[in-house]
Amino acid sequence: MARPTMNDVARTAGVSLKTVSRVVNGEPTVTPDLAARVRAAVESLDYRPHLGASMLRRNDRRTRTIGVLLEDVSNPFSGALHRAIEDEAHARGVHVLTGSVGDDDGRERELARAFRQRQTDGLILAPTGSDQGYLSHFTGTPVVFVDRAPAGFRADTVVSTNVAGAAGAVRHLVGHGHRRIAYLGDRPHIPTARERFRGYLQALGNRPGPVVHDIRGEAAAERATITLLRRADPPTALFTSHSVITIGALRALRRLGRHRSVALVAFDDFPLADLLEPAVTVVAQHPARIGRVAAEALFERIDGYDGPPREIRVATTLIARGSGEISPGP
Amino acid sequence: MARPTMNDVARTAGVSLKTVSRVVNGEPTVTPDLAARVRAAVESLDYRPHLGASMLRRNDRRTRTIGVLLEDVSNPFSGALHRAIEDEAHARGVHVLTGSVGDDDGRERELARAFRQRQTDGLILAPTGSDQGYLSHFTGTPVVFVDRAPAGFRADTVVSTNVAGAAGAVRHLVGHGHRRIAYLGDRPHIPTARERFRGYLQALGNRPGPVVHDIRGEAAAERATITLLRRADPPTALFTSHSVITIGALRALRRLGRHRSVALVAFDDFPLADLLEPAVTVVAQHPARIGRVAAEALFERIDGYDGPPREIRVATTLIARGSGEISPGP
DNA sequence: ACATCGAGAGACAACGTTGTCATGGAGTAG
DNA sequence: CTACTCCATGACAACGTTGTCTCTCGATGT
Repeated sequence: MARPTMNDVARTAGVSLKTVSRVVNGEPTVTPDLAARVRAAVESLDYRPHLGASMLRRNDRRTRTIGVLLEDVSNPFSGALHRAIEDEAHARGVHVLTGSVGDDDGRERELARAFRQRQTDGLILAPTGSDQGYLSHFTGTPVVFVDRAPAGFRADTVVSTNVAGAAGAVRHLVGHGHRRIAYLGDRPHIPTARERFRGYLQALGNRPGPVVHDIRGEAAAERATITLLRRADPPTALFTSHSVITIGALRALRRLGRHRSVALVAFDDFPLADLLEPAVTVVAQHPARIGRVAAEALFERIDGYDGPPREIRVATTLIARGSGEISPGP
Repeated sequence: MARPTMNDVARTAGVSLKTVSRVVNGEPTVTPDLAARVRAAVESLDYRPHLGASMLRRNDRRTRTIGVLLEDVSNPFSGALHRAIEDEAHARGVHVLTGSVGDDDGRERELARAFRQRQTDGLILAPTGSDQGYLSHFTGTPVVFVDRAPAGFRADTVVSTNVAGAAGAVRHLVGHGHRRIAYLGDRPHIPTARERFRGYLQALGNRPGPVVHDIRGEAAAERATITLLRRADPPTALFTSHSVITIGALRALRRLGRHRSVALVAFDDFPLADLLEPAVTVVAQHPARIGRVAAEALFERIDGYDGPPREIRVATTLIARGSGEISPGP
C-alpha cells in the first residue's frame, strides 16, 4: 500500500487533481461543498502532501527550518539558548534542527555544510573552530553567531558584554579590598575567553595577579586552583571566567577548606549557585535573551534584510550572593 | 541568478545529465576523466542537489532525519537525553529536529504531527499530554517513548526503574531509623510520578507518612515543604520525587534552618548536588543511557524490525552523599 | 575476421505537486 | 433575448532528479 497522492484524493472525492491542491493550500476559490468532500477524502485516506514534490514545484525556496549548532546541547547555557531560539522559531511556524559541535573542529564545518545541504533557511552558530572562513561561500543562507565572535567571516553576532562584565566582577573584588586576584580561564584563542581576560586586566590597570590560561575541564580547573592556593604568595580572590572552571574551583576550595576564606566571583550563572555555602557571586549572562535576539536577527535576514553585519551585545548582571564579598585575610 | 541544476553542470562539463547524476551519487561506473570534469563543474558552479527533486524520484523514502520531542530542552535531564540521542544519530548520518513540549497539552500533538508531516523517519517522544492515542494512525513512522510511559498507545518505551528506585530511596531512609517519611510529588496522573509513589508506598508496607501530590514548580514545592515541617507531627525525612521539587524542598529546609536535621533523598540527580551542605543523597537516573537505548531502539524500528512493543527499563543508582544519612532526632 | 559480450554513456519517462491557461456555466447589463 | 463578464474548475506542462532502457564502442574468444 503506497502512500496516497493528490490524485488518489481527487479520485475518491470525485474532483480534479488541481481542486485538491487548492483545498490543501487553502485557496479561497473553491465551493464549500467541494472543499468539504476533498477534506473528507484527505481524512479518510490519511493523505499528507509530499514535501519534496511541493518544494520542487514551488518557486518559494523556504523549508521553514533553521539549523542551530551549539557547543553541547546538554550544558545549561546552551540549553537556555536553544530553548529561546526554539520559542522564537515556533512562534513563526519554523522548525529547528540541532547539532552539538563539541570541541571537534571538523564537526562544526561538517554539520554546517550538512544543514545547508538540507536547505535550512538560516543557521545560528556558536563557533568553536578557529576559523569560520568556510562560511563565506554560503551565499543565500544567512548565519547569526551566538556566544562567541567568529573568525575569518563576518555576520550578525550576539554576545555578552564580556569585557565590561569581567571588569565589573574584578572591580567588585577590588572594592572588597582584594589586591591579589587570580584569573582562571579557558584557551585564550577563544574570543570570549580573550575578552574576559581583557576585562580582568582592565580592572586591575594592567597589573594582573596570578593568571592561568588553557584550562580545559573541571578536573583541570580543580588542579589549577589547588596549585594556585599552595603558592607561597596565594591569591586572596579568584575570578573564574567560565562555568566549568568555576565548578572545578569550587571543588578545590572545598577540598582545601578555603571556601569561606578565599573570595570568588564567577563568570556565568549556574543552577543552585545560591544554595551553596557561601552562595556564589556571579556575573550572570542572559542566554535566553541572547537566544531570542539572535533568532530575531536571523529571521530579519531570512525575510530579506540586507544591512551590514551587526554586533549585538547583551549586558551581564552582577549578582552578589556571598562568595564575592569575602574580605581578604589580614 | 537561479540556483544551478544538474543540467547546468552537465553543460559546463560537456557530459549528459545522467552522468552528472552518477558522479554526484558516487556510482562507480564513470570513467575517472569524466568524473573529474563533472566534479570540477560542480565546484565551480557551487552546485548542490535539490533534495526535493531527489526525494521525489527516489523510491527510498528516507529523509535521514528524526524528531525528538522533550519536555524542555533547557533542563539538564532533557539536555543529557538530547545529547545522547544526537550522538547516536550523528553516528548514523542522521539529523535531529527538536521541540520542547512544555506543559502545553496541545503542543505535543501539534509538533508530533508537524514532524511527521516533515517526513521524519522516526520520533522520540517524552509524552506530556494525558493521551497519546493520536499516534495510532502514524503508520509508517516509528515512535519510541522516553522518560514516561504513554497512554492510549503502545510502542517501545525506555524509562527508569521508577518503582524500584523510589523504594530503594525510602528503604534507605528507613534503614537510617526514619519512621515518618514524607512524599512530595508531581501530579499523579503522570505515569512516572505514579510509579515513584508506588515505590514509596511499597517500601513503607502501605503505611505512608504525610503525602503531598500535585506539586508544580519550585515555589510550590518550597511552600509544601514548609507546611509539612510546621505540622504538629512533622516528618523526620523527605522523599522528593522530581528534581524541581527537590530544589524547592532544599530551599525550604534552608529557610527553616532544618537542612542538617531533616533527612532528604531525592529522585533524579542534579549538578552540584555533591557540593551542597549537606551533599544531597539521590537516586540517580541515567539520562544519557536512556537516550542511547531509545535511539538504538528507534533505529532498529526504522531499519524494519517489527516485533511487539518493548518496555526497556534502565536501572537507577542510589548515591549516598549525606542528606540521606541524617538520623531522626530523639 | 566475425560474432559476442560487457561496460560506459546518454535518451527518456516518471515521481507528486503547483503555475498557467483554457473552458464552461451562471449571472448581469443592454 | 443576446452579448458580455466573472469565476469556479479542470487540463496540461513544468520543476530537478533518478530508474530503465538502449546504444555504441572496444575487447575477447573462436
